[in-house]
Amino acid sequence: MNTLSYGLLALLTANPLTGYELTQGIKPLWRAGHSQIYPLLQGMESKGYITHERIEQSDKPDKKIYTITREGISVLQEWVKLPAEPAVLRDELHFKLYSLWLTEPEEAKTLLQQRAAFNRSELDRYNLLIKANEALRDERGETRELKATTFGRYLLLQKRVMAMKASIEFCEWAIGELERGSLPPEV
Amino acid sequence: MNTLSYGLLALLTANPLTGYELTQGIKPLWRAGHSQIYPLLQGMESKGYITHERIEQSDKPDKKIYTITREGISVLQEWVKLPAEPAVLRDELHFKLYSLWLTEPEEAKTLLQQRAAFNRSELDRYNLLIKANEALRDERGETRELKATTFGRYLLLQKRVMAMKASIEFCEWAIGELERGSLPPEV
DNA sequence: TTATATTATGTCTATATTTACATATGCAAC
DNA sequence: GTTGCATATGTAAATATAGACATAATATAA
Repeated sequence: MNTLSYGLLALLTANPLTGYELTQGIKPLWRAGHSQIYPLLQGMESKGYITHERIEQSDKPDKKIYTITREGISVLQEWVKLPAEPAVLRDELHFKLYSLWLTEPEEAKTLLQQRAAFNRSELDRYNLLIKANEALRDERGETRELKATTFGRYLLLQKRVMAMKASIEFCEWAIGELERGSLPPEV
Repeated sequence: MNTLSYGLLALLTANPLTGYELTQGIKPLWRAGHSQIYPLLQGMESKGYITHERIEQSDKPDKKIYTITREGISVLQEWVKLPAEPAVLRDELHFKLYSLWLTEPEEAKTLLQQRAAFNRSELDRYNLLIKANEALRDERGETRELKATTFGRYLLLQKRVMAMKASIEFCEWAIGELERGSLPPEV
């Protein structure tokens, strides 16, 4: 059971999902491709943490809907209590900023503008997800569980939004530093 | 040549360093252990991007000081121009927040407080690095290159500082949400 | 006096991640 | 009509990362 496995269990506590839906749904939380996810689902099923039901479809390929078991919930519950490991961030931009003096200031500006544009599109995506989450809560948020899951999602999405805003702010600030000529003009 | 290799080259453009110093110095930029770094240095030397000089020491183990070659600088220069791939963030806390409803609110609060404490210590470390960088610039910042490298470092460290501040802000906000009881009291 | 930390370089194994390969249906655009 | 996209599930191979094993000097703390 690696971190991603617990993450899949976490998604399945809200509602049963297919491997395909898990691959899509995990995107705001963790980076993982379907080739990682399908084998982990098989492994967790053999451990008894999840079960699946095969749904035959005529128009689209058949699918497997995975449901978390009581045992799966209990192992997740134990894991959630454990302190969270420090986040791992791997960003090429760190190295590119560090090597700034090797580039023309215009190139550096372009790098930062590209990153800012990407972050803005991510921010839009997260804002859409927050709206969808609110709609879900308002529509069928009668039960305590659903209120609680939409609250967890709300916290997580706000975390991503705040991180994206900070990253955009950094890009804009750094572009300003470059333009204001913190470096002597001949560089 | 993977991303980490280019990162090592980036560090070596500022001044020659040993594998050990690279292992320490890369920490604010990328997560990597020495077992990753030593083989990459050997590989880059065989490609002609770096060279080393062995320094014998009687009190401490001998060391190898690596210097970037003209060819190494030019491959790095080409790489820096390329657009930066999106950052990869892997944070267990995402899954733990998503699973919040499985935990007691007190446990959730503890998770967030632990993360905030860790981030504050990281913030302190970065502030020290910024001061050291400023001291370096003021002491022997006569050359254009040194000014430019300290500027690159300055941008990078500010990026980390802004990200840490945003993360601390999130933790404090989320703890507040938990305390303010956005969830019905019986949860 | 023994244990631990720092400096210093390396290998090996296990695990995690990425990318490509593989197959299949239906729908829309061109 | 065929190219590409969304749905859907899988495997295989290559690469990256983490953790353990290995050695060795000196200094410091318990």
